[in-house]
Amino acid sequence: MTPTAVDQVLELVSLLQRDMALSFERDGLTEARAHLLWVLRDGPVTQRHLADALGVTPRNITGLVDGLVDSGHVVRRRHPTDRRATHVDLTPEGRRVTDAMVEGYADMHDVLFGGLSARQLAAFRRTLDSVLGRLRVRLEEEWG
Amino acid sequence: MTPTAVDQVLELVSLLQRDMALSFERDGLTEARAHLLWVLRDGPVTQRHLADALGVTPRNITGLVDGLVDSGHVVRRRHPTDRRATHVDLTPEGRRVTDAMVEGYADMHDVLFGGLSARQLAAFRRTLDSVLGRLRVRLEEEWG
DNA sequence: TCATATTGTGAAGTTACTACATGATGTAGA
DNA sequence: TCTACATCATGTAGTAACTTCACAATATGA
Repeated sequence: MTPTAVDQVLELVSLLQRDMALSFERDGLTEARAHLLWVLRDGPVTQRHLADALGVTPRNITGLVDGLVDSGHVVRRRHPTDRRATHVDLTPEGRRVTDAMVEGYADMHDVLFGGLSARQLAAFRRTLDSVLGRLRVRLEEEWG
Repeated sequence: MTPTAVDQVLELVSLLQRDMALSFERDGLTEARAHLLWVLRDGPVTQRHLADALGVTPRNITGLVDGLVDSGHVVRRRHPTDRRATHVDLTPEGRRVTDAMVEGYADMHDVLFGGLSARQLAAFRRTLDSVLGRLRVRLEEEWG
């Protein structure tokens, strides 16, 4: 059976997930922890902020940060003004990992689009943009 | 910041995942259970077969099937020839859900590609095919 | 100052996974 | 036919990512 367009898109999703999961694993990370680290690239933030950024409960962030503290990627610091809050920041090791992630981001461009002409890539991006637009609308309408 | 091509692709992944997760949730399913049900569309199979199809350990299948038996989507039957094995099959309720999933698959085509001309869709699919090819190669090379 | 909201975490529970061990059964060979 | 070996499902035990609920400490606004 030749794959449908939806098949193709779902395979893309599947392959990308697998690729990223393997890449994270190489750094001793899980997807959730890698995601958290990614948010910390731009500087220390509050756990509450992380919860909002990752779309999970604050309680869950406590656990993820615990793990990343144990693995040496992250430290908890006193928030400069709010004594209730904690600032989570990257350690040098954490910074090394996020730097590698940024590089991997660039590599991914080459892997995905390296074989395409500028013209073809531009057309692909335009179409993708329209697809994303419809998908966003659908999510908004269907699930609020 | 305007999104990069990689950003666009990753947003697609993220939105599709969210959309599917929400859709499964509406049927009282998780992603793992929905995936298992999907495999059962074509008729009863062995738990071992499910393990290979989902790429997880047989032990994990035992747990997933337990859950789906409890929720009434699936039954365990005696394997017709191999007394070691179990045949897992859809209940009428399970069939109803997989039928709905098939329909959702068709809906997804409309959501994603409804606004595209035949020409544009064909070009998109060609590009996607080349992207998938490179991605497959990279997965193979990098991770075996 | 006093009521109310917010931050992070303990306690308890669910789901999806893993590895390892084991009993029951299938299968191929001497 | 008996014996070795492989295979199927599952018990046990453990991890990671999540949830809700309760609570103590702290901020904030009237």
